[in-house]
Amino acid sequence: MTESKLKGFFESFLDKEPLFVNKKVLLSNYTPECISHRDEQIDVVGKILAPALRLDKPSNIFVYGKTGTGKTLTVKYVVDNLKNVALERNKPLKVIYFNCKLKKVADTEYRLIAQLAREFGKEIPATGLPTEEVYKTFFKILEEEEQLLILILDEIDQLVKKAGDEILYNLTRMNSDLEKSQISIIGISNDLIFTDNIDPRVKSSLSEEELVFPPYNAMQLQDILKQRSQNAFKEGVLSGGVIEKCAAYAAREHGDARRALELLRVAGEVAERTGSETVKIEHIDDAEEKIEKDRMLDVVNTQPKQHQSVLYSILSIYENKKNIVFTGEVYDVYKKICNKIGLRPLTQRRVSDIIAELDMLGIINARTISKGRYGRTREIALTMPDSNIVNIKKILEEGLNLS
DNA sequence: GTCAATTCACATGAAAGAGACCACGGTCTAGTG
DNA sequence: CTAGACCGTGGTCTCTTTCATGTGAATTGACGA
Repeated sequence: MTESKLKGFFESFLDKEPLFVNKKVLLSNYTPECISHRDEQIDVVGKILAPALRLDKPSNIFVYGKTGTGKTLTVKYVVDNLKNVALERNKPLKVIYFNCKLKKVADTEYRLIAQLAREFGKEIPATGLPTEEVYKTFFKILEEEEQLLILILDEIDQLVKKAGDEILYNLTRMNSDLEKSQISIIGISNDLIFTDNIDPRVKSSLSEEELVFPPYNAMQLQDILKQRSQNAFKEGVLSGGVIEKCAAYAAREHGDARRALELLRVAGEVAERTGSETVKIEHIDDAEEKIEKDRMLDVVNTQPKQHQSVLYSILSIYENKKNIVFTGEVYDVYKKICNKIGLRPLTQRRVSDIIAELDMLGIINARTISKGRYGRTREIALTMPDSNIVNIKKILEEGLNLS
């Protein structure tokens, strides 16, 4: 693009009326002032937590529900209100929210407790201390003054998967040792069968109250989208059927409101970029494709070298074969690639795990099958369109210095 | 033809090691009075 | 004498390796009809 052309582009960009009024409303971390279709859940959570205002320990709550069903939103909403009242009445109520999925924050026992202590203003080194020591520090802080702590552990299943259920046991057990303070835990999980695998003692104490968030249906999603889009878009920008289609798409994927909102937002961005005056239905299809592609590229880019090499091997084989790929083949090619780029090859055991991890990330589609007499292996298929494969391969080649 | 045993090519688990990062306490060293 | 540099020990955490065990159906081969 030449300079004058670029200038013209910027100018016409400015002249053009933006479609958005406030894009933030459509972001997933935005908290609306009223939450639709979750009255019942808000009510229940509120009732359970209310004793906190009298400094009685509320029951621990366990909240289940698929992604994008408003679990986090609802809990945060209730707790925020609770906190405000507590503040007005001068009650020593402390709320801490952790997302256990975020790396380096709360995904191990040590880090969780250390982070907790930090929330109270105590400096804890990232590593180097025995976990026991950090527990003691935390304990001491709590005993300094009378208070009630509500600990919200989002994506608690991730925490337990990585660090075991001992943390939860320790935390719930702490209550009996604490004299001045009490801890109440709200666990949020989108894995419905998660509690089946944890220690029954932990389970019973953690899920004193259980709450299930059903997925939104298409009508409810429409409501939510309508409500948010009123604040996000200019009036009359959305052409008919757009909201319905977004809702339908998201409803198909187990009623994920987050996804519906993202879809709407990206569709708006696409429309804006193409210079359209309104957001049309076609833009949603483009948006869906774009979201998927961006996510994929982002994930691929942030993978470590070893993972990238394995993925590259898979893609290479797939390109030649245009068919299902097996673990053994991948490992052979992978070893060659490692040689080529001077990477120490990992054992097959590890590569097997890496393939499983790539599958978890949704980049590839792997399932274990038995070929009878010819052994048992993972059958790897690719779900992305061919154009994406080429793209990703290119990125990998750059990342791995393959020419 | 039927049925159980065999066999393959990995999958899956558990445990332990390597190496990076870090805190803490003790010892050494250089600068100061 | 003392502050700061430097070391050794012991801790966490992530990524791997090693060793061991599991697995599911095609194949094989014995058996009976």
